[in-house]
This record gives sequence, C-alpha cells and structure tokens, in this order.
Amino acid sequence: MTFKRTNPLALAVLALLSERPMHPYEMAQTMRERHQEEVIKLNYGSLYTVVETLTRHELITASAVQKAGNRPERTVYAVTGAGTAELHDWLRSLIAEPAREYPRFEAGISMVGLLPPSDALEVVRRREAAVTEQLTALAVLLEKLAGMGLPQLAWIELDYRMAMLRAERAWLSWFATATGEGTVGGYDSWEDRHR
Amino acid sequence: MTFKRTNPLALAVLALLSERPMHPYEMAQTMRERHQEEVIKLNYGSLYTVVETLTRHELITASAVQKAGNRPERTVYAVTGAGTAELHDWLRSLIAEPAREYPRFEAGISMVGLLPPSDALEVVRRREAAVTEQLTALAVLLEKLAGMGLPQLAWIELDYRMAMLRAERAWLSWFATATGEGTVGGYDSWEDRHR
DNA sequence: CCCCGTATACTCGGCGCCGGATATACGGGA
DNA sequence: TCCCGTATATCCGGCGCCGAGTATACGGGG
Repeated sequence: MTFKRTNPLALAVLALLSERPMHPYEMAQTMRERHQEEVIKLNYGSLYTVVETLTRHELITASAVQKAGNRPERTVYAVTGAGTAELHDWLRSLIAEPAREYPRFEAGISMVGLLPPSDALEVVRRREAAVTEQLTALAVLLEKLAGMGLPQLAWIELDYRMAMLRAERAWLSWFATATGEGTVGGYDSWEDRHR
Repeated sequence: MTFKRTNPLALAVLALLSERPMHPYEMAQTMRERHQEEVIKLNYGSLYTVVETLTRHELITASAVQKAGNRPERTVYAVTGAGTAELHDWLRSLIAEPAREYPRFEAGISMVGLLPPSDALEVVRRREAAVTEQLTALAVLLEKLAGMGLPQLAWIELDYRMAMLRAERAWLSWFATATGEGTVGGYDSWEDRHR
C-alpha cells in the first residue's frame, strides 16, 4: 500500500531529518524551538506513530540505537532517498492544490439562523474581539522574529495567517453591522422566527 | 464522561433532528439536498457512529423503529431537551471562539524555502489559478441559490468563504510577484541555497 | 416476466490519533 | 545526603473515523 499523506506531522519529520538524523524526542524539541508547533500540530503519541509509519514505507530508516549513560535507549532515524522525493512532491502538491478542510466556523455560521439575532450579534462580536487579539499577538511575535534578524521567508506562514485573519475580521465586522442594522438579507423572517 | 464536541457532523444531526425526527439515512439525504455537505464533512460510517454517541449521551433518543414493506428496519431518532441545549451552546461557542485548525497550506508554505524559487513560483501560481476557479464556481452556485429566492442568511457561509478565498488569492498574487521579482525578504540566500 | 442498475439502509474491520502512563536521570535546595 | 521537581524518551489502550462491503427493494427496458 502506498503512503497516505494524512498527518502533516510526517512532513515535518521528513523536513527535520533532511537536515540531519535525529531521534523522535529531539524532533519534538526542535519543532518547539522553531515555533513549528504553531503551524503543525505536535503530539508525542502521534509523533511515534508517524515515525513508525514512515519507517514501514521506507521513507526513513532507523540509523542507530544510542545508549548514553543509563538513559533509555533512543533510536536515531535518517531520511532515505525515497523520503526526500516524497517530501518535495508532497510539499509541491500541498501548495499547488487547495484541499477542502471544513473549518469549524463555516459550520457554525451556516447555522447562525438558529440563534436569535441578538445572540448572534453578541457571539460574532466576541469572535471579532478574539481575532483582533490574535492579530496583535502575531504582530508582537513577528516583531520579535524580525528583530532576531530572521528574513521574511522564515516567517512567511505568519504573514499569510495575518492576511487571513484581517480578512476574517473585516467580514465579521460587516456581518455584525448588517445584523445590528437588520440589513442582512432575510433579517425580517429571522427575527420573526424568534419571538 | 461529558460529550466531546469533536465531529461537527454531530452538530448537523442535532440541527436536523430539531426540525423533525428522522432516521440516519434520511439525515444524509437532507444534508445532500441542502448543500450542507459542502460545509460539514459527511460520511456514512461516521454518521452512524455519531448517532450512536449522541444516543449514549442522551442528546437524542431512538423514538421508533419503522418497518415499511420488506425494507430493512430503520430507526428514527428525535432530539431531547439536553440535545437542544447542547446544540445552542455548541453553536455559540463555535462562532464566538476561534479554534486553531492547522490548515495544510500553512504547513506547506512554511516550508516553501525547501523548494527552489522557480518551483515555488510555479506551484503558488497554480494555487492562485485553482482558487480563482473555486471563486467562479461559488459565484455560480450563489447566483443559483439567490435565483431560487433564498435569502442571504441561508447561504451566509458561502459569503464568508468567498471573502476568505479572495483574501487568499490576493496574498498568493503578492507572494508570487515578490518571488518573481526577488523582493521577498531573504530571497538572495534562498536562491543561493539552490544552485 | 426477467434482468439489472440504482436507491435504500445499515454494518464492520482496520487503522491512525490522542492523551495519559511509565521509567530513568539530572540538578539544586535544605 | 535526601528529596523532589523537571527533563529525557518512549509506550500503550482506547476510541473515533473511514471507506468498503452487504442485503434488500424498486423501477424501467427488452
């Protein structure tokens, strides 16, 4: 069976191992240091599962079993040729081909008519505030990274995320206003349903 | 153990059953007809699992077992009081509180430096084209729904999605241009790494 | 009247993901 | 020297999700 590109954590593993061989725990540490866990969900349990799966598909191999002092053994892995190929191909398709991902907010907002308009207005405003907070937090982080001398390419994903969050905030602001003024299409029957 | 709000399909089930009692297969049909599967991932296997879980938590109950002709038995479910409360509360938190969702594109673009600049430019342009296609497809669908007399509130999630897609397209366009011109921060070392 | 494709309605095995458990080593304070 | 909190490194049971499989009924063409 061919390798299924499900968990992006596997992508991170391939990327890390193409720098140098590592053992799983070290991969996790490195991801933390580089703020990669902001972008790719990291979970120790999943990490070991992913490493095992990659090994089974011969995209990485156990290159050594170290034993320093009396510490538990640690298995060091290295990327194979097929692994490097997989990394690049996966990366290209990840960027080139948008994938349907079913964001939870879309599910929520699609049912907003189930809430009374006043409640809807309140929760949307709360989200707007939360998004604004995320934006300022990102701006701070970005300031810090740029201050450390990192080039834009090193935090390009944060740039993207900020653009998306700004767009979301603008939409939320519009929707809140339209709901408050009662100018959103279908407002009258919406209000009628809730009395 | 308290009910975990993981699968949004459970939200759809609660919403459908607060209209009227249904059996699982009918829920699926209804979701299809209303284009809900565009927003919430529908899978028969998951549907039955979700229904069972909701039953276990007494958010819905099997209200009847029908047997029409010689067809297989079908179990009809109805929402309980606790279920209605859960629906509203879940909905409110889904809208009010942004959840980290790790979009795959963020993972991809964060590693774009691993590709040579020319390859990066190509795949980003391809995504830009794909996003544009999605936008025109959505515009067509939206035209159709509006033509059927449905109010804006009935397709508000498509409105949101279009706003997000437009923002993404704008960002992709900027990034492609900056990469092509070599004006993205860190371009020189990026190019150097790939010769 | 038979055949076969489609619709109806659900079932089931497998697998990946998660979070908590496990076990040892190290370092600093009392 | 003892204790305990933190770091190191991995393991494992359970569960939810997925997609393919099953079985019957209906309806239209030949």
